Amino acid sequence: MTAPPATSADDGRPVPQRLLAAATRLFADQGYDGTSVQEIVEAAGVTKGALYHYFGSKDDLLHEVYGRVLRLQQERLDAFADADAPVGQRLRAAAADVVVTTIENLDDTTIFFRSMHHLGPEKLKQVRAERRRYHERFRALIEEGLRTGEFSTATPADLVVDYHFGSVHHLGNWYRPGGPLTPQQVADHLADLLLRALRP
Amino acid sequence: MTAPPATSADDGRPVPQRLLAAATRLFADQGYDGTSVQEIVEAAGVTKGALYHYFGSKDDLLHEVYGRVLRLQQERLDAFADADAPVGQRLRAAAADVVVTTIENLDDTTIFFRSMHHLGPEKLKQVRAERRRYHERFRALIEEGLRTGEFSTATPADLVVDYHFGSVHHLGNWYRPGGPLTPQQVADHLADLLLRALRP
Amino acid sequence: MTAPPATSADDGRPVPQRLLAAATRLFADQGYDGTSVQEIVEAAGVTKGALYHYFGSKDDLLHEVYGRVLRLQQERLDAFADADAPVGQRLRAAAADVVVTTIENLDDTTIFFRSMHHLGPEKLKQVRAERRRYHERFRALIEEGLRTGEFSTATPADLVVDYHFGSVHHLGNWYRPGGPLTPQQVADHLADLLLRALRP
Amino acid sequence: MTAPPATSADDGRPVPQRLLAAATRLFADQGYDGTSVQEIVEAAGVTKGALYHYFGSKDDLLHEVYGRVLRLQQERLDAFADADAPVGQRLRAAAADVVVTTIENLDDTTIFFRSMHHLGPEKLKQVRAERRRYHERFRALIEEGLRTGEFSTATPADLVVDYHFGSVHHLGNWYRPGGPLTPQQVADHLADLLLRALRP
DNA sequence: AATGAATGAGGCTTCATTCAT
DNA sequence: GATGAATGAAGCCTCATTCAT
Repeated sequence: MTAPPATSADDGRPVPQRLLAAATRLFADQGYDGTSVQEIVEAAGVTKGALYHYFGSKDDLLHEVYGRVLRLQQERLDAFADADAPVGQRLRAAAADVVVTTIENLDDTTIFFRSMHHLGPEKLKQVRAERRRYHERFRALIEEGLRTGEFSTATPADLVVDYHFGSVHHLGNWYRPGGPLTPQQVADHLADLLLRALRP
Repeated sequence: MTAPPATSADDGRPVPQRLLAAATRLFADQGYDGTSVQEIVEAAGVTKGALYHYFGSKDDLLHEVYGRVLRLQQERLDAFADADAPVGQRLRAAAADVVVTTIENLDDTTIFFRSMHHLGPEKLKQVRAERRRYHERFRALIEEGLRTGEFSTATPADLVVDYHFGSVHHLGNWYRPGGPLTPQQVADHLADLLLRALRP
Repeated sequence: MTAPPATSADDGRPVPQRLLAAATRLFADQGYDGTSVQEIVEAAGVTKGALYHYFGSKDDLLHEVYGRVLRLQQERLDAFADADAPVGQRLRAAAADVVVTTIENLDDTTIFFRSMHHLGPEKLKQVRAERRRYHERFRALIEEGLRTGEFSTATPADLVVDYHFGSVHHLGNWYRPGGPLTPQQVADHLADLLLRALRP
Repeated sequence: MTAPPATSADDGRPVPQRLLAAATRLFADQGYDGTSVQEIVEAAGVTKGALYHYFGSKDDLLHEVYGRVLRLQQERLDAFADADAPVGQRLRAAAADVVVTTIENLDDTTIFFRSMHHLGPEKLKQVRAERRRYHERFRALIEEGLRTGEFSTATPADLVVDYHFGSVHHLGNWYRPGGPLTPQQVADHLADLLLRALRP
C-alpha cells in the first residue's frame, strides 16, 4: 500500500545489510561470543527467523563481515601491484593502502582477527586460502625488489611479509579514531618503516 | 590414610599446576570458549570442586596462564635494558629476546592475545597496566637511541614499538615448531628488521 | 506465455502429484518429523507457496499418502469378500492380498503406521473410522467361518484379526525388496499361517 | 538439616528414576516428538541441568526406557527356552510370556516401536543388535521343533517369528487395560494361535 | 582438601505457516 | 497459480558456578 514506515531500526536499507551492520557493530563492541543472535536481530529490527533466512548460522555473519573487506583489499593490492612504476614505489603504495583500508574498516578487521577461530572448518579453509593468495601477491612484490637489487636480501621475503602484516593486524589493538595521527599518516609511517627495513 | 595413588593424570605435580597445564593445552587447542571447565578438570584428573578451590573462576586460569609469561618477559626486558652496552645493542638484544620467549611459550601467548577480552574488568585493567609498563620500558630504549642520534627520528617511537610488537603478537598465526627457522633465527631476523628500520 | 520449461524436477506430472511423491519418499527415508516442508518443495521442484496452495498443511500430505492405499485396500477387500467361493478361500485370498498391496506400497504404509499420531484430531478420527470399517469387513469374514464351523472357535475373532494385521503392520520392519521371498510368496505364507491357526 | 520435603513432584525416589518415569508417561501420552524436555523436567520436579547431568540427550531417555524392558524380556526368554520340557511347551510358555511382559510395560514398548527411529545411529545399532539376539533365540526354539517333527515345516522359521512378533508389537495399538481380556488371557490366546499355526 | 549433584540462565537453530505481491 | 521473505514460537542443549557433605 504505502512505503514501509521508517523507524530507528527499520531504515531504508535491505534486511541483510541491516543485519550485517548490526552484527559488525556488536561484534566489535562485545566480541563474537559476547554477542547473542538475539541482540543482533533486535538491533537490526527484525526477528531471528529473518536472520536465518539470509544467513545459515552465526558464523556466516562473521564470514561475510570479513569477506567484504578482504575482497576489497585484494582488488586494491592487485591494482597497486600491477601499476607501472618502480617496485619500491609500488610496494610502498600497497603497504600504505592496506593500512588505510584496515583502519577505515577497523571494526571488521579487528573482529575478524580476534574471532576467526569461530568459523567452521570449511569456511576457515576458504578464508585461509583467500588470505594466502593475498599474502602471495604481496610477497611477490618483495621478491621482485630482491631480484632487482632494490631491496636487501638480509631477510627472507616470507618473514618480511609477516612482519608488516603483524603490524596491520595489531592496529585494532591501539589505533583510535580521533587520535593524533590520521589513517594516512599512520599508513605512511608504517610503509616507511617497511621500506627502510628493506634498504640494502 | 596413605599417599594418594598415582594415576595417569596424577603425575605427582601439585593440583594447581596440573590444572594450569591442562587449561593451557586445551585453550590453545580449542580456544577459551571452546573449552569447558569440565574438560579441564577431566584432563587434570581432578573434579570441579578442586578447581574452584584453587581458582576463583575460569578466567582466573587465563589470567594466570599469561601472567606467568608476562612477568618472565618483564624481568628479562629489564635485565637487557639495564645492561652496560650501546643502546643499539641493548635494543637488538631485547627485541630478539621477546621473540624467543614468546615462541617458547607460544601456547600461552597465542591464547592470551586471542582471549584477553574474556577477562573481567578488574583483571583486564591489571593486565593492561602490566603490558603498558612493559611497552614503556621498551619505548624508553628507543627514545634513548633517538636522543643519541643512533636511530632515525623519522617515525614516532610509539609507532615503532607497535610495529615491533605487532609482529610479536602475530607469531602465533604463522610460526610452527619444526619449521625451517629456529626461534633464535626468527628472533634475529625480526630484531634485524627493527634495527634496519631505525637506521638514520 | 509459453509451456513451462521441463527441468529435472519438473517431469511433466502435475504439481500435487509431484509433491506427494516427493513427500512419500522423504518421509520414508527420514521420517515425518525428520523431513521439513522446505525439503519437500525442493525435491518436488516447486516453492512453499505452491505446496500450501494445494495442501492445507504438512499433515495433509500424510493423510493423502495413506488415504490412497487405504482406499485401494478397502476396494480390494470388498471384492474378495463378496466373491462366490467358500469362506476359507475368500479369507485366504483377502489375507494374502492385503500383504501384497502393503508390500507394493511399503513406503506409504510404513510411514503411516509410524507417523499416524502426527495427524490432527479430526483427520485422525476420519482415518480411524476408515480403518475400523476395513477391520470390520475382515472380521465379518472370520465370523462367517466360525458360524459355518469351518474355523475353530478357540479364539475370539477380534483377536484373530489383530493377530493377522499385527504381522501386516510389521512388514515394514523387516521386509526388504530383493530379499529371498517375493511379495506373493510372503503373502501366501502369512495367509497360510492364518488359515492353519483357524483350523478346528 | 532435615529430610527433603516431599512434594507431589519430589517423592523419595532418586532423580534419574523420577526422570525416567516422567519421560515414559509423557512419551506414551504425547509421543516422543510431542514431548519437550521442558515438560519432562517439570513433571519430574527438577531442572534441565539435572536431566543433562544424568542423560546425555533426549534420545538417551528413550534408549533407557526400552533397554530396561528388553533386558527383562531377554532374561525371561532365556529362562523359558532353557527349561526342561518338550519344545512345544517351552515355545508356548515363551510366546505367552513376551505378551504378558509387553502388556505389563505397554507404555515402554509402545513408545519404543513408534520412536525407535529417533535414536542416533550408534544407539540404534546397539538396540538392533539386542533385538536380533532376542529373535535368534526365539527362532532357535522354533527350529528345534521343526527338527523333531513337532512343528510343521510349511513356513520358514524366520517368517513365523515375524508373524508372532508382529502381533506383539501391535498390542499397543489396540490393547487397553480394563478391557474384556486380562493380559494372561490375551497371552494364552496369542500363544495358542502360534502353536495351532505350527501344527503339522 | 575435595566431591559431584543440581541450578538456572541463556545460547543457537529449526520450522510450519502466512501474506503481500 | 505461485513466490519467497518474514514471523514467532518452540526446541534441545551447554555451561560456569554453588553448596551440602
